[in-house]
Amino acid sequence: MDLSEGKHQFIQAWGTLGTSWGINKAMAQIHAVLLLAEKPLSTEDIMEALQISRGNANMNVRNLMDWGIVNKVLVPGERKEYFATGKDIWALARQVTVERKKREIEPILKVLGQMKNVEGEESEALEEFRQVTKDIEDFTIKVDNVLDKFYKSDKNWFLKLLMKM
Amino acid sequence: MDLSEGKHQFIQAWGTLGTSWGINKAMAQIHAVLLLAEKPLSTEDIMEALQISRGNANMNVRNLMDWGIVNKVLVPGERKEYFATGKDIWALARQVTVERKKREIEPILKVLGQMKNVEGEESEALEEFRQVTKDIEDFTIKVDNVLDKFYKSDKNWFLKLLMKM
DNA sequence: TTAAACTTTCAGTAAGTTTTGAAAGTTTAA
DNA sequence: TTAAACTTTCAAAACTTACTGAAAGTTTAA
Repeated sequence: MDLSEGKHQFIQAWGTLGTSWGINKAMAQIHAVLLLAEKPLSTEDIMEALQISRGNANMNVRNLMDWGIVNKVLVPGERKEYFATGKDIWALARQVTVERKKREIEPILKVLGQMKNVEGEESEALEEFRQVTKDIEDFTIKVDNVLDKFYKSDKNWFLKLLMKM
Repeated sequence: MDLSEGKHQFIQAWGTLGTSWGINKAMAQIHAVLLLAEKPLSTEDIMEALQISRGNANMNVRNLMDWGIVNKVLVPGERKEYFATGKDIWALARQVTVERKKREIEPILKVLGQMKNVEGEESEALEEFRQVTKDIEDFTIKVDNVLDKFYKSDKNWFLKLLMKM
């Protein structure tokens, strides 16, 4: 397989994988294109590379910027906007962690918090309900803490932790 | 809020949350119903509790069984099949980990493995491609290892690890 | 100013996913 | 056996999410 075919395959695959990560295909593919690009790309470059519409390209680039994964790059003397993504995978992972925490963890905690308002005659059924919801909450808080630590950590900390494990 | 309203809200919420976890709504809701039930439920019980069709109930119960989260329970003297889920959240988390690893991590490693077949004249571009794909692979393998450890671990191990962090 | 170059929005359409329910299949017990 | 009780399958319908492309908006520089 030659380089351009490899890149092509990687971009396709990254798009598919993205969907199982809760990231839409175009968003993941744009990220892949930028990751493999040798210089910042314009919206048009992206449209062409992936054969997608202007609206789609624009919206997903913006999403990637909201996630803090892609940056605008201004090329001196050029009017057009260019985009690039960092090639540091650790930084990427940390940013993705924040977003997934926001989407997957925080809403659980919110719902479980509300379950504390359940009241009524004390009974075994009520007791069990409280136990189950509390167990889930305790666990979720722990996961939340781990992800927070990961986010705040640097690569070395993580590697050291792995050693300890 | 009284108990039955609390349960109802929890079941609804668990369904919605499920979708942001890559689990479909009915599957997550069935899990919630079983989690809060005081005894094993039949397909009909589930259909009624969630107002869903037989096909939907059947398919998603089967999915939950494939994930190892729900078990068939045979009630002596009864022809019908009943289903139950464990109330141990740690066990649940570990089983979910296996499935998510299968869906989210393993396919990445497979794609990255294929990227090793990229060949051609040595150039800076090729070098960079190799670097990026290798970085992602290294990181992914580390995450994979952590998840494996978690899966194989018990609750205490995890709690101790949290202390160290 | 103004008009050219560029970016963003959004209503309509397309694609993908989930759900339904009736039909087919299976098991059990009489 | 066979028929009743139950489970599974699957094509079509409903729902959800993503994408398009033209129109509206914004910025820049002459």
